[in-house]
Amino acid sequence: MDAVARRQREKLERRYQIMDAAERVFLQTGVEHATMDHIARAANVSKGSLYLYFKDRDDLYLSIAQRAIDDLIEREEEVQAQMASASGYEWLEAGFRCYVRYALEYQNRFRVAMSWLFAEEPLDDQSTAYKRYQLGVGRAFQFGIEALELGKLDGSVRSDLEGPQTVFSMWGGLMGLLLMLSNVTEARRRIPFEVDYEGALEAHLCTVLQSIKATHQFPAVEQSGLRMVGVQRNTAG
Amino acid sequence: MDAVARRQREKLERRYQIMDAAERVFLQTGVEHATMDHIARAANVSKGSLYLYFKDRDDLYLSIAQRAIDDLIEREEEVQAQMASASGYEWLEAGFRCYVRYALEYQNRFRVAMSWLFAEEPLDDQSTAYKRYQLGVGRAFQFGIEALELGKLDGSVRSDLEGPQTVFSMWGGLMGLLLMLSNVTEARRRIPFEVDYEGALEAHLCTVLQSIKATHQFPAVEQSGLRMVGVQRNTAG
Amino acid sequence: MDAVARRQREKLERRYQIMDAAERVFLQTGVEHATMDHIARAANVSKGSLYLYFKDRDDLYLSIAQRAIDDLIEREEEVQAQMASASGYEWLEAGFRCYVRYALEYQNRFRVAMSWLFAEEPLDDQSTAYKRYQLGVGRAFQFGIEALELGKLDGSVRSDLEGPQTVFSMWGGLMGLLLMLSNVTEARRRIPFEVDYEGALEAHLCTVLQSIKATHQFPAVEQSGLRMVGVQRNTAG
Amino acid sequence: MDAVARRQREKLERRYQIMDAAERVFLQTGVEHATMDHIARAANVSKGSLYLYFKDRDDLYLSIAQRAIDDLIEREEEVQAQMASASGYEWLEAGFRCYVRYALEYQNRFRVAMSWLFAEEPLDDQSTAYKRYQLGVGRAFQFGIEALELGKLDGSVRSDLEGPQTVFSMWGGLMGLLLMLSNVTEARRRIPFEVDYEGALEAHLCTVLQSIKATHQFPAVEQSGLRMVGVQRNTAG
DNA sequence: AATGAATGAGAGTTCATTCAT
DNA sequence: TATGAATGAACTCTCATTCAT
Repeated sequence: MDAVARRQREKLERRYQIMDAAERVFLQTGVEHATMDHIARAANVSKGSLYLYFKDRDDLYLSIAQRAIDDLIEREEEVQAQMASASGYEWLEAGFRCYVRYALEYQNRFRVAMSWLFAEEPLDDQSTAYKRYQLGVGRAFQFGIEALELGKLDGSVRSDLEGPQTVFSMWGGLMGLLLMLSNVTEARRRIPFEVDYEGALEAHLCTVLQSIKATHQFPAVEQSGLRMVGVQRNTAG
Repeated sequence: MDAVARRQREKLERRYQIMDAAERVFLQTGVEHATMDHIARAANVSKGSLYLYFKDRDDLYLSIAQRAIDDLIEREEEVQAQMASASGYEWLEAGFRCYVRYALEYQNRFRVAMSWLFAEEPLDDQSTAYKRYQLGVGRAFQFGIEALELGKLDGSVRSDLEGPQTVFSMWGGLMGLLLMLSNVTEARRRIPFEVDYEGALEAHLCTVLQSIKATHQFPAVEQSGLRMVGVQRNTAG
Repeated sequence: MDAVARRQREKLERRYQIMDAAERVFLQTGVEHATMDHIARAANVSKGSLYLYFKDRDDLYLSIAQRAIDDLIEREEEVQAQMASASGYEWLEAGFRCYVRYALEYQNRFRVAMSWLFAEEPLDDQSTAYKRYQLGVGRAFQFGIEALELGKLDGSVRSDLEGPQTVFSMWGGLMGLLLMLSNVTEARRRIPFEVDYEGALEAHLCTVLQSIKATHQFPAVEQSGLRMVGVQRNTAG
Repeated sequence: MDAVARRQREKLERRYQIMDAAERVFLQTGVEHATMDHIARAANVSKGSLYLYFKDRDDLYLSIAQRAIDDLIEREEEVQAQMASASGYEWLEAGFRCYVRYALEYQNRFRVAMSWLFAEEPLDDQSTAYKRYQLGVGRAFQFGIEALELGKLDGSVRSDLEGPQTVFSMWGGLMGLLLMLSNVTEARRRIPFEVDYEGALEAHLCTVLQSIKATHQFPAVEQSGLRMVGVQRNTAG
């Protein structure tokens, strides 16, 4: 059965080879403008072979997003493993810094994974690939929520914070800057000032982390200024 | 000459009618997947007519982004006009709240205007449409920077902050949450928790604003945790 | 009824104005690439107005070809009128020289009128415009044939020549050089030698004219060299 | 490696199959009116396949023109090879007769190759396809010029003739009749007489050839009749 | 009579996907 | 298993023609 095992491994390697190439191409040319031809050439395989390893273009795309999340989760687990005796806040900080590091290290897959923000890929909700993807996202969030709850118990995090809500808020706050940092070229073309992008991110991260510390005097949310416009539905048709 | 004037007005109205429809379609289907056919149908005009009002697809897209910025600037100017005797901090807060309100009110054009974060539209830098667009962006930023500088003078804003850098950091921090709020449908499909999106945004905004107030005890930026990965170049090829 | 007459005249003038512009545009951009928009703009009328004076694009095109022939015939008649006492040969030479002069003076309409050689305009045979056009062509040929027959009678032209055949042969021989002279720009782009185009035409014309003079010792047509390939039918489908 | 070789051959064959079909279509409908759809259908391939073999429409067109010239040159070389001990005049006559035979045998490609006379295809001068084409034209002319010069040396051709000028004049003189013979259908629709087209061509050819023989008493070019109108520039724009 | 905005069929071209080899 | 030639639907854009004003 050794031959079979090797076969399997080679197949998987080839799969990754294609995904790596696709990731690169997706970013060089944009997810939309990347053609299967480009990807095949970048992966040094024939166009037809792509369809041996992936059902179709969407499957390839989702597989990449999926892998991004899997890798992230793996990293987060490593971090968790090393923080056995740390406080909840420390866990949370370590978790977010791990996330930031990951996003900057794998800009490609990060942006590809987040491109849904613009809804440019009307994917099939029912596909198994999509479901696996959703599961991964949930898992990643869970890390943060658990750390936060822990922090509330051990007194390192403000007790008035609600788990999912707070983690989402922090994560969402990072998102904008991470996107810019993962696409600095375009950002520079638009923003007509010299900006230290990394510095801005770090400053932001510190502010956000500081604001959840138990010691922090959080400002009362005054509804005064923001007359929130009811979030419009994004109905099509 | 009344007839001529009316012609002019009708022409402009039609232009806006098309832009409104295109904005909708760009969002429903994604900028990339929006076809001229879709847009024409949504605008209740023939495909050919689109080309009477816009040179080509890019021109249409840029015109929308441009209008978004123009409208924003107009609003910001209105806000400024009403804040004559206010402190720099108050100006800044008003400015950002104005921005947030705008982004939520015109979700479509906001997301269309920000879709460059994925660089999926390799636009022609040299086109006049693009140049006008860039000017608008610079102008919008200027509002924030001026308010911040004023606040440093009048003592309402921390004096250690650098103008462009800080405004960028705040704006970038908002971006992620604004994008999610302007695409709640997709966000809900992915984030497996009940989240109060508006509340998260408001909380985030308060945190960020608080952090620049003169009274605020800003945490020293410790480089300890974040071993920043050198921002990779985003070279296409 | 003076007003009616003036109206008529103005209408005709406008018609010519459009035809002149169209002739120019047809040549600048090629008959095929000339758009009704171009023509309208060149004629300083609205696009809609073109259709007040011409049924459609084909009608405009044929009207130009028709006018070319009418003008040519007029000129030929003038020439004839001045040659009352001349020999048939002299008539013929004068006629051909008149034709050459005309082709070079009005390069535009000449080329437009001859563009059928490439069958690029699948015109409607049954249209009245087309029938008028055919009549004109016949008339123009007639001049040459009559002169030749006269020459045969008065001894100035070789008596062994057959009318239509000879005139066609002479005319066809001129055609190639006339086309090149009426499109020197393109000819220069292709023919990689310095050529005196006008000189070539004149030399050719002299040769051809010389060859029909009664004194000329015409070479016997030897079929030796030319194994004529049966002229293939130009069947479509 | 036999499979690879066969692939290559089949690919080339398919390329020719398309070119043959395109030649037919270009002529049936005119170069301008021939659509890629027509051509694909005529070649029994899909529209998309055309673009596997030709970069774009221009490339297809130029490839056909190029092949026409290549084939012609090949024939001319064969003729030359058989005329080792012949006089310059004989060479020249053989060359021209070869050209005529070729034009009549491949009416389609001949007319396609000459359609530039109406400049309806504003081709890209810089493309390599175009450059190859120009080289071919130069080569074809060279044959005639060399034969003429040889004839001047060996006494079979009039010594007062200038090479390029004379060859151009002869070639241009043939062009008109060749065009008519390669489009007899259209010619018959316009010329209202029974004409023996082949006979006219042969007669013309003999006249022209006779006129360059050393023995020929060439008529002095009298400028009397032809007041040449300055060749107008064919400026576009 | 004159306009020019509006139309929509159809052009050239691209590209995800299939399939014979 | 791997290939890449072939497909055809879908794209952006053009333009002859119509028609309300």
